Amino acid sequence: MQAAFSCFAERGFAGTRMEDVAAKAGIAKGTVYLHFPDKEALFISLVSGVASPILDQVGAAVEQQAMPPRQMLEMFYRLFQQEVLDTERRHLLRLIIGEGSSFPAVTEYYHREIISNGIRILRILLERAASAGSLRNPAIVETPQLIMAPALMTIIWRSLFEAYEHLDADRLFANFLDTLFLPEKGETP
Amino acid sequence: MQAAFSCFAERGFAGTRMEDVAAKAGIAKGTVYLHFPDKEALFISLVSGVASPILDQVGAAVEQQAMPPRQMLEMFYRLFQQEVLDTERRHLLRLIIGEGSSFPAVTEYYHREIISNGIRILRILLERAASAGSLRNPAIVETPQLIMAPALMTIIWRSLFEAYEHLDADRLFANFLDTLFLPEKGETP
DNA sequence: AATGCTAATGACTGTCCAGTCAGTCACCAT
DNA sequence: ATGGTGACTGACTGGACAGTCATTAGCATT
Repeated sequence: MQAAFSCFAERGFAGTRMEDVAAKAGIAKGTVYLHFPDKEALFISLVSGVASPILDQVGAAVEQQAMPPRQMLEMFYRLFQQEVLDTERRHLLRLIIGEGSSFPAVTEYYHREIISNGIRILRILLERAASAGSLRNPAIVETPQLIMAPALMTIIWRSLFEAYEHLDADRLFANFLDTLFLPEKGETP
Repeated sequence: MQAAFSCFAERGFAGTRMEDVAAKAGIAKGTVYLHFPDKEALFISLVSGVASPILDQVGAAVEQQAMPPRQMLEMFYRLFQQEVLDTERRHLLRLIIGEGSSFPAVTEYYHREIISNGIRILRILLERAASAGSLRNPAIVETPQLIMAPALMTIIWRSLFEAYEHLDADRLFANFLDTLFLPEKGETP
């Protein structure tokens, strides 16, 4: 699995050869087929287990109202950077974005297990923020997808343009949060 | 070209067969090779000519300061919806997002011809808005990529999840703009 | 040591397809 | 008419690779 991960991450679905995966895992090609019926099954079982851990972490924090909404989102973006953007996992996410439409089973799984859950959590979070009066524009609770947008932006930028022009993800997220939330008392005098 | 467009848009780079492109164009496979040295050249020449027209339109409007910044961004998102999101072109953009990293020539071209230009225009626009005092958070001029983020979000959502859950792009963009800009006098009493 | 059993192997097969090129055809100049 | 020109064709080739399966290696039990 670890081997498959790095192969798919590096070369995409079509570009990955089962032989390479096997070689990287230190086993023979035939052995892979003892564990997975075909290449697609390997791919699907791989991409299915990537995003959950992070989501669970944020979800738990939200459920127990551990901190105010803004801090929660700060944590979310920080986790996203540490666990996805700055690791090899970002390739997997890019893979889902790019090849997902060829694998309805994958997108269906993702929507059901991760997206709808994530949207639900974000909506709760934003509603709480709206009630507390800390959002500059409370209407944002209608479209929680907006919270995900900057994260996707950083993934795509890293994959395609980072070589030509650096994007400061910290600053991007910070600026976005400063736009979403009203300033705390005593800030920016 | 039209044929290649729809084939690549539908099935991606690896999934498209030159024979299909030729068939769709009503010519023989060999004929394609009279116009393009190989498959990659066809792909590159295709993706190279997609985004410019829209950018030029917005760019021209910005240069001549035809309207206030907020209206300009409204126009930008409207154009994006009409000309990309709601047309087959969205597949091309998804293609660039997904397969771009395998074609440095494509991403280099895109960055040089389109992204850097787009960022420049957005920065001018945002600076003008900041000077006019109409931005809720002027720091946003540092990261104009944030303006692109919701647009990418809609592309990705449409491609992957629209079948399971509808995303109202109009509302997404409207909410985002309402978050960026201070309300006009007399709005939302 | 012999036997049986399972997990693992990797050579092999069938298929797919990018790219080629000998040949055809339409058209024009003479 | 005739020969020349170049655009176009599609059968063919070579290579790549997913998936198979007869064979082997490893190990436990007697």
